Parts: sequence; C-alpha cells; structure tokens
Amino acid sequence: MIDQGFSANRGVGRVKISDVASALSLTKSTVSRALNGYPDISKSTRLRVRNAARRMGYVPLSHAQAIRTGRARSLGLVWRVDSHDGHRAFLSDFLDGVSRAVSAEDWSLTVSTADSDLAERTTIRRLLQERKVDGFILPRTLADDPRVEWLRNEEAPFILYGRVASERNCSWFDFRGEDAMRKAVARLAELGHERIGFVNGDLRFNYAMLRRDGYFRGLADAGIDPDPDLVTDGAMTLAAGETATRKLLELESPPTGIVFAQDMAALGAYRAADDSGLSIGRELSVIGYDGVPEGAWASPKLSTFAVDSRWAGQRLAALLIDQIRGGAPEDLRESGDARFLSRGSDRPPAASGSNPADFINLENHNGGHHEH
Amino acid sequence: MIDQGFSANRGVGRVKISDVASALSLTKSTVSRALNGYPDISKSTRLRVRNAARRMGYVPLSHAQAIRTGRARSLGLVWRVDSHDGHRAFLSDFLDGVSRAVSAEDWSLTVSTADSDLAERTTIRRLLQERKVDGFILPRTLADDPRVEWLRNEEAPFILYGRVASERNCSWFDFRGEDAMRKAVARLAELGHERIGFVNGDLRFNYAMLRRDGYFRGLADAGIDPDPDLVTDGAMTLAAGETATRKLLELESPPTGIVFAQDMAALGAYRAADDSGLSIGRELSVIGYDGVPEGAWASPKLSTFAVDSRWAGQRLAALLIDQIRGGAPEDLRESGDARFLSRGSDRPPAASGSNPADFINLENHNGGHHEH
DNA sequence: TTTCTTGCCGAAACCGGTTTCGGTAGTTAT
DNA sequence: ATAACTACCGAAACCGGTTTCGGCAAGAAA
Repeated sequence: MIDQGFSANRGVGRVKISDVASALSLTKSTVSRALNGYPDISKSTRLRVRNAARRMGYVPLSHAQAIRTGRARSLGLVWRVDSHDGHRAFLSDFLDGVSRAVSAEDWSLTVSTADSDLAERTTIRRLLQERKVDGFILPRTLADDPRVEWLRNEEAPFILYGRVASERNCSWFDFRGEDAMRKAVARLAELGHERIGFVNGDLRFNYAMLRRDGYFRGLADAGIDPDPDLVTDGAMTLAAGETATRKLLELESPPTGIVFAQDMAALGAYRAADDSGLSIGRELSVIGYDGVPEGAWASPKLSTFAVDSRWAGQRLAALLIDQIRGGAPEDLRESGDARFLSRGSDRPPAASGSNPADFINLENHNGGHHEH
Repeated sequence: MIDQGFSANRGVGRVKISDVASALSLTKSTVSRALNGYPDISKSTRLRVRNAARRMGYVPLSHAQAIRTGRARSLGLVWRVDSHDGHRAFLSDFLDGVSRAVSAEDWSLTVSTADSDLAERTTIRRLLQERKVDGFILPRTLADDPRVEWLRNEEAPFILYGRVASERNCSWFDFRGEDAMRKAVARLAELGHERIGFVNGDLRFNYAMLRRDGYFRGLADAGIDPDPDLVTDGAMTLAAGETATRKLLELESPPTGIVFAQDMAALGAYRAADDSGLSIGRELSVIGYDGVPEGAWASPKLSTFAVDSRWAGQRLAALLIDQIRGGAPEDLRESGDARFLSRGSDRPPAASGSNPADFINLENHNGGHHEH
C-alpha cells in the first residue's frame, strides 16, 4: 500500500480488547472468552467484563476476529441486472428483508451486480477467495443451475431463492407458484371460464416447470381437458406477453381467460386486447403472478398473486446463517404462499352474461407465509 | 464461538502467502512487498512472485490484510426504505453503478436498509465500529443533513448523493436539477405557455431549494413575472401531486403548464386533470423530473428529465474511494446533467391553437453527464 | 584499497483478536 | 492428611497478512 489516506492512521483512540482487559486487571484472553460466553469463566467475571465492555464502548474489529475464526459474518448477494426488469421492482423489499435478518444476527450483507454468467462467477469467486463473505444467496434459480454444482465444489454455503431439479444437499426458500397457478385456474373456472390459456415464462427457470404443472392440475381439478394450443412459454416481458396473447386470441376458439406466470407478460395482454378491441375484465380475463407495482397502474388493475419479497429475503438470510453455523442444508428449506389480489382483471366471461356483482371476492383468500 | 459450522474448518487447502514464499525460496515479507509494488524489490523478483502467485492461485485474505492496513476495502450504503417510493425504481441501476466502480478497484459494497433516522445511525455506527467499511455513500441528502456533522466527528470518510447547504469539507455527486427546472420552464415558455406552475418536493431536501431557484430563473429568462400562487411544495407522492395540481387548477387564472420537481407528483397531475375533464398535453402541459418507469406507462407519456442513477452510483463510489485513499474532499465533487425526454405531456397550450405538429422535439437535447 | 552508497532481501515485530495449554486455589473423596 | 477433581484464569501460541529494521553484497567515490 503506497497511498496514505487519513483513515489509515485513524482510530487511534479506539478501545481495544487489551484496554478492557487492563482496566479490569485481567488478560485479554479472559475478556475474549467472557464476551464469547465460554463456560470456563465465572458468572461474576463474565458480568463484570460485559459491563465494562459496554461502558467503555468496546466493539471487536470484525476482521480481527475473522482472521482467527475464519468467519466474516457477512452474506453475499449477486444481483443480476441483465435479465428482464420483472423483479427489479422487488429489489428494495428483498434487500430490506435480507438486511433485517442479517442485522438481527449482527452480520452484514455484501451486494454485487453482474450482467452475465461469467461476471457472476467471477464476482462470486473473488468474494470467496478473499473470504469477504461466508455464504451466498442465489436468486433467479434455473431448473438445472450450474451455480449449485460449482459452489458445492468450492465447499461454500449457499441458499437458493427458488427450487432446483436436483435438490440434493441444498437449501432454499421459494413461493409455491404452482399452487398459485392452480388456484388461478380454479378461480377462472369458478367464474365460468371454460377455455383458459396459460402463458408461461422461460422454461429454463425452475419455477416455470412448477407453474405449468400447477396450471394443469388446476384444469384437472375443474374437469377441463387441457388444450396444448392454449399453452405458451418464454414470455418474460411485456412485449412477449403481448405477442403470446395475440396468438391465443387468433385461435379459432380463443380463450376467455388467461393465466400468466408473470405480471409483466400479463400486462402485455392489455395491449393485445386493446388492439383486438377487447376489454380486459369483460371479453378477456387475466390473472398474473408476482405483484409488480405496474399492475396497479393498469386499468382495470391486474388481479395477481403477489409475492412478499421482503419475507423471502428475510427467510433466505436467516436460513443461510443457520447453515453456515452448521445446520444441515436439507433441514433448511421453506416455502410460502403467494397472496391473491383480486382487482378487476378477472371476471366472469362476457358471453355467460352473468351479473358482475355476483362474483366472489377472493382477496386475501390464501393464508400467510409463516409455514414450513 | 460455540457453534462449529463446516465452513469453520474449511479452506484447508487454501494457498497462503507463506506457500508462495517457500515455493520460491523467499520470505513472506518479500512476497508481500513484491505483490504490493514496493520499490525495494527488484523487477525480476517482482515478476517471479507475481507469476507464481497467479499460477498457484494465491489471493490474500481481505481481513488478514485489513488487520494491519486498517482498511476493509469496502464501501457502506444504507438504503432508506421508509421514504416515498419515488426512488426505489432506481435502486437496481444505482447499485449496479456503485458495484461496477467498486469492483473495478477490487473493493466491495456493504448494503443495509433502514426505516428511520435512528435505525440508519445505529447501522452506520455498527459498521463503523466493526470497521466493516471504510466509508459511506449517503443518499437522500437533506439541506441541513445531520449525518454530515456526525460522520465528521467520527472521522469517517463519506460522500453525499446531493449537495448540502454547508459544503465545507465534504464531497458529493449530484445532478443539476436546478438546470433541469430552468430548462423545463424555458421549454414551456417556448411552447407558448405564460402561466407556468411549479410543484416542488419537500423543502427539507436540498434539491428542492435548488430546483425552486431553477424554476424562478427559468421564469426570469422568459420574462415572466413569478406568481406565488403558482408555486407549491411538499409533493413527494402521486396523491400529493394530485392534490397540488387540483389546487392550482382551481385558481381563478390556472396555469396551462406545470413543472414538477418529481415524476411521481407529476403523475398525480394526470388524475387531477382527468377529474377536471382536462387532458394532459392539450389543456394542461406537464414536465416532470426523475425519469421513473411509471412515466412511460402514463398516457400521454410523461415528458421528464431523466436521471442516470447508474452513473451517479459509479461516480459516487469512485470519488469516495479516492477520498479514502487520501484525496481532499473539496476536490472530489462532481455534477451531471439530467437528460430531457420529450414524450407527449408537454405541448403548446390549447388556447393558442397552434398546430401540434409544429412543436420541436427536444429529446436528447441536453448532453451527457461525463463532465465535472 | 578503503569507504560510502545503493539495491535487495531476510528476520522479526506487529495488527487485534481467538484458542490452546497449563497452573493455582479451593473442594471433595479416601 | 493426602490425593484427585473442579472451577477459574494467565501465559503464550496462533491466524495470515503487512511493515519496520537491519544486514549483506555489489558498485561508486575517494
């Protein structure tokens, strides 16, 4: 280091563990063990030390302990900025959740962005080699995610936001999107829809598989025969959702209701419907998934299954810390329910001529997320 | 530490500096100085060491060096989640900018959230005491920001996103919102508007002061006498913008164009206009500031001065690192231009009866941001 | 040839904690 | 009374780097 910032020769007045020790006529080893709750320190000295430490304002340097413990007390998060904008709106809430859980344990969060697989790996590798973090939160899980195998080889703890095909030895948190899709179909069927389409996301993502299954289960529940023509995938953006919807509407026997695996795609349906002279909520019903804020801007407001990103972040961080502390990954898995927001884009089909006032409001129909 | 996570006894095969040293029959002090570019190491050994280090995959532990250098090579960012949602949309871009600049120097970014002043201070204090970060990026600057005085006392380096009233000894990056407001007024005046309103944000924020000044300068430029009735402040949200607009429209001689200090408030004008039977871009022109994505969802799309959050993050991080390395805060200040997006909410006033096709498109009228 | 630099590197201290090991005093078993 | 334990704490090693200090050898100046 050549440069000499003023912060280098800073912290001269900092109170260190030896200061606390000499103030109490003890050795620093005793102080250390007292503060860390070792059993070979008498209760009286432990209290004496704790009080003195607090009074003197002693806070251990994280890197000084890290050098011996090997633990930085920090989680790593690499946020992908190259993907669809779909989840960007949730970043604030997600970070808030992670930050809360992390702060509660006096840990910290190291965030980095990446715009490609390579950049993500490079970043993860560097954080790992420098030991700046003790484990990683991995968002945007693929069905066959290479990061899993890779981090396993590095023996680095990690947790997935989303499930993977081969779940061996890894922990995750996820919302049961498949349940939501199933309920969405049930909802439309209850309203009287008989031809219900499905616009899925990119099948490389694991959730797309799951949500597709949910859609088909919903059809089965309602006793509706699945029609392959009514199912599309790969629609991650508004434009793609618009295209997908247009295709469905051009069918000989078009759907009267469509379930979307993602809100952004569902909002594309608004444009397609507009072009076709159809109005959402009348001639075409739509249910989305995610709960993006843009949904509230559409008219009518998009009915959707909203995901609690803050909760996800919170649980992911808490579970990962547990894992780093020695918990078995298999025991550190949780899922939650997406919350249905009935807002206006899902109505009885126009042809059925039923009274709009009749339909049941399912808002907050589904329970919370505090379950395993 | 009682718990024994598997990551504790990990890194057994890690290459450490002594490994590199013994592989070259040198001492670790020589290796360290060679890698850090000390002048008392011969060029040949320096190269030999560098190559061996790369070949062996040696990467120093960040906390091991931090304990001696006193530097964690990490910046801190506390993101406020209690405020208006206005800036949340920018978080992703902002983080990306910070992350890029930080990664370029092999530093890292520690992010935390807070929902109150107290929480923010508590978090900053902890990160500082544990020396997890070497300096802070402070978004959302107030005109008289208590964080400045506080961090000065702590002798902690920091940089503001935004300017403050007393700029003594502190560095910042900011967009010249005052220039944007001035141009917005000029733009409306050019289009033929004579009564131009201004809806400002909360005056506790420094930018509100600046933007107000810009508005008045714009009026002066155009030779329009300012009318206090046309100026409001405190509108940070859509609802507040709606209320403010409604009040302006209820005046005896209402404005035909309104400049908003924030997009979210400007979007509120759409609702107010809707209620009054006015259409945006015809009877009422509107220009915003920020460039929130919602602006593109409105119809007509909101004309606004868009801010490049990524660039802001990038410059803030780079400047802060410079400061930590010893740069003088006074020399580490930069500003940038907001980019005008002419989209449809700013037109000639209806009464003037001019041809809508006539108005000049000012899109990308203003230059980039790569200036001092 | 002697002396004074200069270039280059090794030895050891150091950063601020944690953890291992050993020893002393007091208590209980024999 | 002596041996064996237990509770409690000090001394010192240790973590993996960085930095200071000093010394040796080669080259320059005298």
